[in-house]
Parts: sequence; structure tokens; C-alpha cells
Amino acid sequence: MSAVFTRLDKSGADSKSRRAVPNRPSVVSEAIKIMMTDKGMMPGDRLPQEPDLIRAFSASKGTIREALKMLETQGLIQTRTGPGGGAFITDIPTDHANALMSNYFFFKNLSIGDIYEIRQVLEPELAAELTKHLGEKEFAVLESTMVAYDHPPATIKEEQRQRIAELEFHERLAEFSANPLLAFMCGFLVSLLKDLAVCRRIYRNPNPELRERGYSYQGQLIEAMRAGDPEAARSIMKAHMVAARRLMAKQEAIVNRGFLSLNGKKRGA
Amino acid sequence: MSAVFTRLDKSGADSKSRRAVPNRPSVVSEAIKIMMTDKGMMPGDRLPQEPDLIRAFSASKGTIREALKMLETQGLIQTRTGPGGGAFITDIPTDHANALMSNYFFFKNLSIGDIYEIRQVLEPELAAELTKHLGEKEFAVLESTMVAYDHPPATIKEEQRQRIAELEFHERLAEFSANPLLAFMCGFLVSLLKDLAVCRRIYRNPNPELRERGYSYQGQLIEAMRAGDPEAARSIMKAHMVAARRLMAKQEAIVNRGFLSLNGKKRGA
DNA sequence: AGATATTTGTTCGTATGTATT
DNA sequence: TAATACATACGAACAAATATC
Repeated sequence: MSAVFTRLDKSGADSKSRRAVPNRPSVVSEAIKIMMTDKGMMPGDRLPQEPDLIRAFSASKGTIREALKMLETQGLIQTRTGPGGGAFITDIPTDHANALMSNYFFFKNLSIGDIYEIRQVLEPELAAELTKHLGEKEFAVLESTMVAYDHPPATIKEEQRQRIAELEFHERLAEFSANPLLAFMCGFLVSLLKDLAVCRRIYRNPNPELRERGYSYQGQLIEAMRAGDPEAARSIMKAHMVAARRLMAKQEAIVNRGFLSLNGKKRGA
Repeated sequence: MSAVFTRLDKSGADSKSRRAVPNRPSVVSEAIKIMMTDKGMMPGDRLPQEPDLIRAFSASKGTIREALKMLETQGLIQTRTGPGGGAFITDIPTDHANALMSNYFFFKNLSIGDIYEIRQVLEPELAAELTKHLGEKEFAVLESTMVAYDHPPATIKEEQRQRIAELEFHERLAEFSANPLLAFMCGFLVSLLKDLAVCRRIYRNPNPELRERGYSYQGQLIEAMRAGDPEAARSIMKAHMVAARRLMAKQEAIVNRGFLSLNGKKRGA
């Protein structure tokens, strides 16, 4: 109960930062983090209630609330009202992390080319890694995703849906990875492209080649993974990415023209 | 002035999320984001002052402050007191984004192997990309970083410093990238390793081979980049990563045993 | 150097909303 | 339905920081 109150930051040697002393809510939220780690708290566990935190940190309700809001914004807790309610530790939802990262790139003017430069090396690695531990259950999920675009689209609307489904195939792949870093990074890149597909003008002109070749590559990929051949999976995915990159090359749109909402859906456009 | 108040989320189809209606601060902070994008505001621009926001959103001071705290936590604004003060839009600092991402992996049990699996494909790509646009100025920065470990360490303390400096070489490389995604991802991986070097027990046992071979590889890398040979740079970096991965293989420590502080330095250990 | 005005930061008291029992 | 336990929101007052004169 005493180590909790230890001030940790003070932002020792800050040359350019204007704030020498972090404000109270920041200090409290960092102290709560330490409390969480020191007590070895896990997702699902409940933090002390507001009145207790007020007493524990000798801070007002407003300050505690701001501190909790910081933690909530970081995705570390979620709060519920009512009896038995309070602030609960959460495993940060991937959507939330994607939104936070997307904000980071807001002023950075990402291009489609930037995204594919990385996909071109990460996705093949992902494919090789998955080959080691994917089973029939996962292949079934992947194949059920593919039925959405196993035929030419009848309408513009359907083409749009197919593009999204194609991206969801890669989303699934990422989720299956045993490497959390690889899972997040591949998933994040797809989320950027998905956002483009949903909100922006890109993908507006029909591109039958993209669908057809994508479907074919993905089929070959599953084959190779079923056969347990990581190097084949790697090179098929590589070819898939190279082809997609080329077909997207004209679309040199700038990504990310709006901030992503942390709690829920993106803004329509 | 009216579109600003539009509610955007409502979290439409949420099956598992308990909260049907986002609370007021969340709504206000999202509305402020929309205001920022609609007005085309840029880093350095100032948001309306608290009293104005209170009027604009018909919310209490506490609510507005919580909303601003959310934006601040996301790294989107920084506030200053005093005349001419207020909330200023910021280009999210990389440290801040690193800390947010580090939190995401807190419950994910990252291993050293996970980190190197990705470095092994991203760093070579980075090396090839840099070759296209790096000049003498950048080479000078890199070489000045290398002097810290151009000789065997005399003390444990110096070895520690050398390890950090070696990582900073890669941090520089990442910063130089013209691809913001590549820059962030490579930088983030290094920040994870750096955190290990500073806070955790890893890197505890001397490893002269790691330094010696690292120094040699980095020298060759600069040569290749100077010569404008991207494929040579790529393969040298690849070899560098493969070697480092192997030398780190025993250190199967789990990364990230503490949350990172958003405003300043990490917690000592 | 000191006084002052401006703007955010913090606190308290109270009232309201919401989910469980 | 009512009671209870908890978060959520409001408003007024006061404190602290900082730029300017």
C-alpha cells in the first residue's frame, strides 16, 4: 500500500518537452498501472472502486476519473456501472490498438505503396509460419471466407463486398499466427486497406484481374499449407503480394483521411 | 457548427460489448476529432478553450476535461496553462506510439524469437530502401553512433552501454526511412529490445561475439549503401539479423513485464 | 524583478443514471 | 417494485502555472 504512492516519472531529463511536472491524473494513472503489475492482476480483475482510489491516492473524484479515462483510452480497462461494477482490466482489443496506431499515421501521409512494401515481406513470412501449425479447422475457416468471391461480381455493391472479403481472408491468416507481433502487424496493414475500401474512393473502378488472381493465389496457398510446405507457401504469398502491389500501383491515394474512433465503428464517408 | 454535434458511433451492432451507449466524454472527444479533421487542423493549431468547448458541447467542465484527457492520451493534443495556452494539436510522438503499442502486447507474452522473426524480414527491406536515398550526412550520423562500440568493453557497465548504442544504430536507420510504416515498425521492435536491455535481466552475460560481429556487419552495411547497392545492403542486413537471432536464441525471456509510461521514462528495475 | 491577467488544473458537494438483487 | 451499489455528470469555487507588462 505504500509502494503504490511512489512517484515514478517526474520526466527527469526533458530538454524539449514543455511540461516539467506531469499533472496529477497522469501520475495517478501510472501509479495504477504499477499497482496492476505489482499485484499481478489479469484481464477480468477489478480495480478498487472510485471512493477507494480517491482515498488511496488522496485525489479528488475528478482527478481519479481523468486517470481512469486515460487507462480506458489506452485500452487497459473498461468500466461498468451498477452493483458489482467498476473498472475491469482488459486484454486490449485489437480494434482498439489498430485505431490508436491509425491515429499515429494521420499526419504521416501513408501511401498504398508504403503499405505494400511491407506486406510484401511480412505476409510471406506469415504464410511460412502458419504452415507449421495450421490444421483442418483453420483451413475450413479460410475456405469459407473464399466462397464470397469465388465468382465474378454481379453488381458494384457485390464487388465492394468481395474486396472486403478478400481482405478478411488475410485478416484470418493474421489472427492464426502464433507470433503476436506478426499477427498484429499483418492485421493492422489489412485494417488500413479495409478502411480504404470502406470509406474512401479507392477500389472504385472495377478490377476483375485483382479478384481472379487473388482467388487463385489463395487457393494455391491453402494447398501448400495443407501439404506442410512452408517455402512453397512463402513464395506463393510473395507472388500474390507482388501481383496485388502492381495492380494497386495506380491507386496512389493517401491513406487515412480521418481519425478512427476508439469505441466502435469508423465514421462513414 | 452543427455537424460537429452529430453522434457518430452508438456502437451499432455490438454483440458482446456491454456498453450500448458510449459515455459523454467519449462522444465529445470523437466530436472534437471530427472538428479537427473538418477544419483541416494541423499540428500546432489550437483547439477552442475550455469555456468555449463547454458552451459548444453543452457539457460540464469535468466532461470536457475527460474528453481532452482522452485526446491527450491518444497523443493527439498537448495542453499548456497560462495566457495563450490551451490544447494544441500534435504530431503523435513516436515514443508515445511505442508505449501505446507496448501496452497492447502486455498480456500477449512476446518472446525474443517473435521479435527477431520479424526483424529478420523487415530490417533487410529497410536496408534496401535506405540505399535509395541516404547521403553522407546520414552515414556520418551512423558512423558516429558506431564509435561507442568499436572496441571491446572494459566494464560490465560499458558493455551495457554498447548494447544500447548498437540498438540505437538501428533506431537511426529506422528514422531515416522514407516509409513511415517501415520506420515505425522497425523502431518499435528496437524499442522493445532496448527496454529489455535497460530494465530486464537479459543481456546479463557477456557476449563478445555479438558486439564484434554486429560491428563488422554494420560497417559492411554502410559500405554497401554508400556504393548504392540495395541488394548487397539487403543481404548483409539479413545475415546480421540471422546471426543476432542465433546469438540471442538462448535468451528466451518473455518481453514486457511492465506497462510503459506514456509521459516520460520507463520504470527502473 | 514583481504584479497582473489568462488559461488550465484540482477539489467538493450534489444530483442523476444504470444495473443487480 | 423497491432498495442498493456503483459510475456518470454538473456547477461553483479555488489553486497553480505562465506569459506579458
